[in-house]
Amino acid sequence: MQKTDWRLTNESFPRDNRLLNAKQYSRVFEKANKIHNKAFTLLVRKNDLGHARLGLVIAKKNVKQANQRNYIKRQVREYFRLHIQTFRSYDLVLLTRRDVASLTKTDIIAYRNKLFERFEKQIG
RNA sequence: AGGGUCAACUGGGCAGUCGCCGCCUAAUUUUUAUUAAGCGAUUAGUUUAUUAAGCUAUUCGUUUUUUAAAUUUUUGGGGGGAGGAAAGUCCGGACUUUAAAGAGUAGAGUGCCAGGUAACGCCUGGGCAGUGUAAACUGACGGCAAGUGCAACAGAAAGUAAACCGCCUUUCAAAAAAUAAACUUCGGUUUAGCGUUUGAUCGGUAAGGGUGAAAGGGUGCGGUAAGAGCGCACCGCACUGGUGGUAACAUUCAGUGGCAAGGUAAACCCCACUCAAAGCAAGACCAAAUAGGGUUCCGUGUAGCGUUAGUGUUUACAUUAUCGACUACUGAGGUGUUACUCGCAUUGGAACCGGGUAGGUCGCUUGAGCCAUAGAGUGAUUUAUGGCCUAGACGAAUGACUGUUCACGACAGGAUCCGGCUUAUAGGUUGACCCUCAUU
Repeated sequence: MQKTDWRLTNESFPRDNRLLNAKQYSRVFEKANKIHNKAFTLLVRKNDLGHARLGLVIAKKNVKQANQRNYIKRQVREYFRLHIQTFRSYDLVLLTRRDVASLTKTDIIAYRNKLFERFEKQIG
């Protein structure tokens, strides 16, 4: 109990809160609710761990420069880290769409926020 | 002062809060092994008061404890954490596995010379050619005098050169005037030619015109029917020798040659030299579950099948015994069904060995390393001494927010590691050199 308490009150992002291998990813892909956006697609599936986990799929095809891919990863992780208590017991996988490459940095942040706000509304 | 060339460096800073990835350290937790002790159970022996209890030994489980280890958990502290191109993946190496005595062919690459280097297609110095007033920059820069091929259009001709126009000669025809000779009525007439002009024609001719990116040295004089390196002078070119240079190459040195051979090898090709292939998803190690392979051991019974031995007849059968987890059934035993019993369901079991999937560990950062000083060298580079350790992730870490400051921040993110090349790049700093202007 102490562990979960600590996780709710803290803003850290340890390895437990990430999807780490292909099995974990494919579990989400198998059966997930989808939330679309111009920039991103969010796949959501409940888990029974008691905490949320985040996975990122940023295709080289859509975002060609490694620099850009890193930027998107960091921005998404940052939002997840700061709002981790609201996501409860869900596995999230965020995919990028083709249009991301043409967006500016401020646009990317805006789309990111919209997407997660819609998800938060859904789960209440 | 302005403009330029080359080279080197830098690639926002500071503070706070939250967060990520290794390392060191202190504690904490877990696991494993180990030491000792307690409790419970099993088996054996033994004693007594014998349906029981005690003692000794053995094996197993469990709790506490000692020590040690660990790729365990969590927390505190300390310290570190992308680039000049990390990029493109275009060369060259190290390393790994496979192959491999050596040689040749094919194929690929390189291509002025010398040096540097682990190596290179890189770098340095030099030569030659081109560009620029210059500093400098650019160059696949061996061979077309081995062979084969290619070249639009134009042009007569595009290659052991070639005759369209033009120029000249021969021959033929025509023309008119002049000239010469003969005759003459002195007006002329006739005849003639290696003369002139025009046309045709046999030839000569590369001076001139015209075509083209390119047409077989240039200028002048001589020469000739006209011309022509046909001859000569000067310039240029080629070759031989000398001289300088390690060499490429140079040569205001000497001689020889009239001068012959166009371009294209990033066309085939020839010559010289170099090259085994695949890549860290290389590769090495540990290794769960499930299925499957091998070896050994273990059985309640029946039947089949086979092994071995005996007997009978006979040369293949019968019969008796024996062994066998090879096959079928059975289910003693095992497993499951909450503890026990029954029942039910299900099934051969155990140990070891080898391969090996998921997963994990290593490879993985101490290296042709960096810095300083001194020596060698024009330089690339190298030698010596001293000092330093500077990312190591693996669904993949350097970020976010706030404040402040300035010149307001470009291109852009490691993935085995080095040496290069190429490409992208806001701005800033430094040095050397060149040109122009001004001043002295």
